[in-house]
Amino acid sequence: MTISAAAQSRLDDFRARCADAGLAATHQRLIIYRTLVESTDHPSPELVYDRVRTEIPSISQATVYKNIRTFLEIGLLQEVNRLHQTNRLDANLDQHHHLICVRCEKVTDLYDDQLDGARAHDESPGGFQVLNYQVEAYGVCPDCQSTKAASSAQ
Amino acid sequence: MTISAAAQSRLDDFRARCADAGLAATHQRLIIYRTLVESTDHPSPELVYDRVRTEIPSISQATVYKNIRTFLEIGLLQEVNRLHQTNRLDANLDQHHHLICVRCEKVTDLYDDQLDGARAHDESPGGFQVLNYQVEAYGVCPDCQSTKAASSAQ
DNA sequence: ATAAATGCAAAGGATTTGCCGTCAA
DNA sequence: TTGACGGCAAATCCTTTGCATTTAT
Repeated sequence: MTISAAAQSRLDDFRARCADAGLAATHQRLIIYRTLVESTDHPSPELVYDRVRTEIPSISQATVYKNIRTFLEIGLLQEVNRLHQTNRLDANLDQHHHLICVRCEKVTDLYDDQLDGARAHDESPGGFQVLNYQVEAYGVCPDCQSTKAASSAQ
Repeated sequence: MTISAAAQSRLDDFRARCADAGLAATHQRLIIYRTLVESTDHPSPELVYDRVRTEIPSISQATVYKNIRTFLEIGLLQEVNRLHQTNRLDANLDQHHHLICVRCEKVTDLYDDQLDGARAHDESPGGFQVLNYQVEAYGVCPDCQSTKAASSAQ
């Protein structure tokens, strides 16, 4: 059994999910989504564009970007790093983790020795020589909990 | 005891660390670094610029950006998200973690139920309502392990 | 003295936007 | 048919770069 089992089932749902979200199932949209599902290497938007162009040479970059954003908005797609849009700096070099508010993108240091002990079962997962583990806890910060709206606080 | 104890000790080291790295201890550099140390809110470069300007109104954005880069290069500073420069997409919505190569920035999915169980000791750390925990394992991928140079593979 | 750092302005790269023609429902 | 979508080009935002002047060592 290859990756295509899971991939196929996700594709099967694609039209249904578009319908649910009120999105038209266009050819471009389908190819972009299929490309994403088949790309297990966590590609950049630019790389997705390159790959999609092998199937639809005339597609525009804007269409790829717009659809990626749409997929993110309806939760069909994630970013490896939810803080991608702006760089966030940290002069604290001590071992620690982060609490990240999914609404306002506030980041708070999280000290927790239970998390410090996080380790993969495999000592060298995927052949990686792991240097350190860092935990990101996504959630809703106190300020945003008291706000009904889905927008920001800070 | 306030935050200033740790902050002060880091500041005390600043000139020494500059000397070690062969960097001049300029006024601008000191203020930028002090601002970073005193900013526990993981600011964006732009926000750092704003804060530094309250002390040195004439400082240029380029100086702030250059010094941030310098600090990152000598390991005096970290980014919350090491993949910030390019967005990285993930259509895999199943619970999983990531192996991130610090050399070539390759990202690999990591399935591990031991990591799935990562939880802070405090159920609601910092008052956050945590939705999910995700572990990022930073390390060196197999390809880069066989490469001596500090550059990339992929 | 001299190599490095600052400040300015321009360049660069990634992403978004506006608008018009086209397509899915 | 009609509102949504694709394609194109321009705009925007963030970050880097080149260069002349100033500064630290």
